[in-house]
Amino acid sequence: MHSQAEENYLKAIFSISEKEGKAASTNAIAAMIQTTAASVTDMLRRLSEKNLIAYEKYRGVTLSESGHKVATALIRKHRLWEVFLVEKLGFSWDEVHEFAEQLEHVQGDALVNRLDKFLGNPKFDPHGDPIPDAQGRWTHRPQALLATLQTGDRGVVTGVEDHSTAFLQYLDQQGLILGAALEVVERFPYDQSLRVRTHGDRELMLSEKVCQNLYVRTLNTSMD
Amino acid sequence: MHSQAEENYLKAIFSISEKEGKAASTNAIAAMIQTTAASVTDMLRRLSEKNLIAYEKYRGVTLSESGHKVATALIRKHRLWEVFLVEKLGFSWDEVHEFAEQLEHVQGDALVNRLDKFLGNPKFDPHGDPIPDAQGRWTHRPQALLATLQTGDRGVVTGVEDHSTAFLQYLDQQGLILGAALEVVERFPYDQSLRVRTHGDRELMLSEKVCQNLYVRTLNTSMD
DNA sequence: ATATTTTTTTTGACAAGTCTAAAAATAAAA
DNA sequence: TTTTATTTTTAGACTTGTCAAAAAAAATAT
Repeated sequence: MHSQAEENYLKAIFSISEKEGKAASTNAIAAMIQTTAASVTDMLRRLSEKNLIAYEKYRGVTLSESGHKVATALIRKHRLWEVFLVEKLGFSWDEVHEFAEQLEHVQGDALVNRLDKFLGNPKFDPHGDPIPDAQGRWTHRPQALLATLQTGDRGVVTGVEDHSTAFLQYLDQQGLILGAALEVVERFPYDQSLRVRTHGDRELMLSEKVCQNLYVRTLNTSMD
Repeated sequence: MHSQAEENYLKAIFSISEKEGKAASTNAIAAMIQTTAASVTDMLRRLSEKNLIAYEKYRGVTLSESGHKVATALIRKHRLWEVFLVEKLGFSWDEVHEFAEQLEHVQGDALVNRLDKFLGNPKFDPHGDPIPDAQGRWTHRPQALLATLQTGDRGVVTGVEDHSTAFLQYLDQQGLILGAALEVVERFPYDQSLRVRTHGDRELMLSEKVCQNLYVRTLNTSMD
């Protein structure tokens, strides 16, 4: 087994190298874990000795195959627990992260697999992020940032890029929950903001920042 | 917040002093935590500095009011998670202890209270042990060891003293699950074993050891 | 009342994980 | 290409939690 600290480092390395598409830097890891670069260097040495990462001094770090497996299993647990917290315990999508950060460290394959079954083998978590299966396989689906849609395009909200409480609560207020349908009515080139029509013909003004952090599955472009 | 190690010590002190009815000794704690007396002494010093226990060298240790609260909250969490694991995830009563040992350390009052509600505010866990409420109040109910029943007495299984996997699996095999009705048909003074009649007029021979570890709620004594 | 055994504490050491401050390596700028 | 700035690593220290071995206190036996 690995310590919670080790697991948190592996998860950070996973998400950084996935996002940046290259080896994770010491500073990037330090920023994500909320610690110092010195502590990161120390931990990288230990993780390297355990063959969980490929680490060259001053050259960044990537996950080994075993490290990748551990990180994937953690993300699976994290997201399944988030589904449980929202679907079964009635928390909102902005309240579950901290609990899931703790629950993901609970050990035992039987537990996570039974939880998966209990929840109906969900493929996506409450934020629209995919949940890998027990073999580490991911479900992919086409989605695009709302910012990339053209006037007249229609779509359904499928996920968020920004997972902050503030953003999630803002989306709740605007009714932009997962599954919400919307249509781009007008784009303002001046500030890249959009006017969109959503359920009940309600119209919303969405800033560029919002559109850059909201994923949608596009439907057939309206033909009127 | 307290570390998991601290929480485990507090829980051990709680259960030892409850069972023995007096201050917990260093050796007793060491045996329960599976560690050495030296480590226990060290930890007692730290817990004492945090005013979680009343500790006098060589005189054993009892929980302070705040330590008592922490221990009670831990037991509440442990037992609620056990209910979840059995009722919702379908584990058997002999499989849930290790998972609950981990889950009880997850922090956050909102989580445990929502879990409690989701489970229907159960008052007893899958082993028949009482679950304290959010204010730390316990539900009491009359129960007695099967060993104390007389010939002709009838009862319903309400709990176990021994929580070992071996005992719980043995009880499953004999159909002696919580709620099972039974009647003492005959007592053998030679080895204090009992012959009991249970559901479907099935008869079982139960050793003294079994009878000393099984709690029952007694019904009206049969009058025939 | 003294000797012996048991229990508990102290001592010193170790591993994991963290930090600050300083040194070394790399990247960027002049 | 040399200088400067940034990033990363090293060094030394601290905390938490653990242990084995030795010393001290308490309990038990003679």
